[in-house]
Amino acid sequence: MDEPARRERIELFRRLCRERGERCTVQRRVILETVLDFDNHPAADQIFDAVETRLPGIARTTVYRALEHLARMGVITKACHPGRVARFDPRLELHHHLVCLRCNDFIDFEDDDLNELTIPDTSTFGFEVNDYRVQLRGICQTCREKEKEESR
Amino acid sequence: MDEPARRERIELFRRLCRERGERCTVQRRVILETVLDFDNHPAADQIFDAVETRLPGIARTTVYRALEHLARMGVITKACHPGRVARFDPRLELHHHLVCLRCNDFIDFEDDDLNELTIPDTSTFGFEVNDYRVQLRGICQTCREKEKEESR
DNA sequence: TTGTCTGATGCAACATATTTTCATCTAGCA
DNA sequence: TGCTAGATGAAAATATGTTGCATCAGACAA
Repeated sequence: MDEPARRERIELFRRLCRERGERCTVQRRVILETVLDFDNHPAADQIFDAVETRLPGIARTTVYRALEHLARMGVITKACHPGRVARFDPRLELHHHLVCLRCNDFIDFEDDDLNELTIPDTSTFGFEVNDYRVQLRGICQTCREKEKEESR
Repeated sequence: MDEPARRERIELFRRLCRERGERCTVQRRVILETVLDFDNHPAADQIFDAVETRLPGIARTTVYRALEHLARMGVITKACHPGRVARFDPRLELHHHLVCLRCNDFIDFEDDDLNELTIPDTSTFGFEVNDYRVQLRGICQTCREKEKEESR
């Protein structure tokens, strides 16, 4: 993420904290900064490793709790994917994902048409929808090559 | 799932097994049948509980392995969601999800417009896309009510 | 600047979900 | 019917996330 966007996000975090009476701790700020440095969708564990170099001695628990908290505030998001570990996304703006159903990995995908969808009425479910993601599901190159290899 | 669809799916499983030289074991068949009886997105553990009443003594491991196997064959699918346990979906046909970012639960959502999307070109990523899901992300009724409660 | 108070952190133990290893069994084929 | 590769069952191991509790530190008031 480029520097202006980074700084803006951190400012958003500070502002939301003030507005909602939440605490802007060193740990939360560094954890947020660390997530913003990833350009993919890091798992909590990867984030912990990266945070630890900046804040030696930080507890794993704190990272888990802070990530939930940041997602709940809306300064990062939780990603939806077929894997088994929580993964977080520094990107808030509308974008989509190519999801591999073999290795459960996923990558960002941009498409103007997909950004133009109108969010349908979901009121019958009592659901309040904020945004959406299109997940293009399939098999990634690596997994396809691996399967070709194996079938030989 | 209604009876004809059920039977058809089980037949699909048998056919794919024959074609690909995979084994059609009692366990796999019963596990598939059990998944087809859910109308939501059961976790492996729920599926295990339900399978156990039909095949007492079946190992948990077997259920986990069979579910992966069935998903890989394409007779069920893995669902994409923000939670931390694998969830499976008996439905193969195009449909979408309302995802709650608080409780990580999600429900099916049908919409004709969303079914009409054209899958964009993903060849630059070497990705082979089979289908897609639109995830409408937000907060469900239960979580909204819970938050109102708490803020009082 | 200091004091106070509430919520955050760190630590250790716990909980849950899933995977691995390996001996035994069985579906599918000859 | 017997063979064989691959599937199953059992137990242990691992990976990931959560909880309880004592201590600490932001935020705000004085």
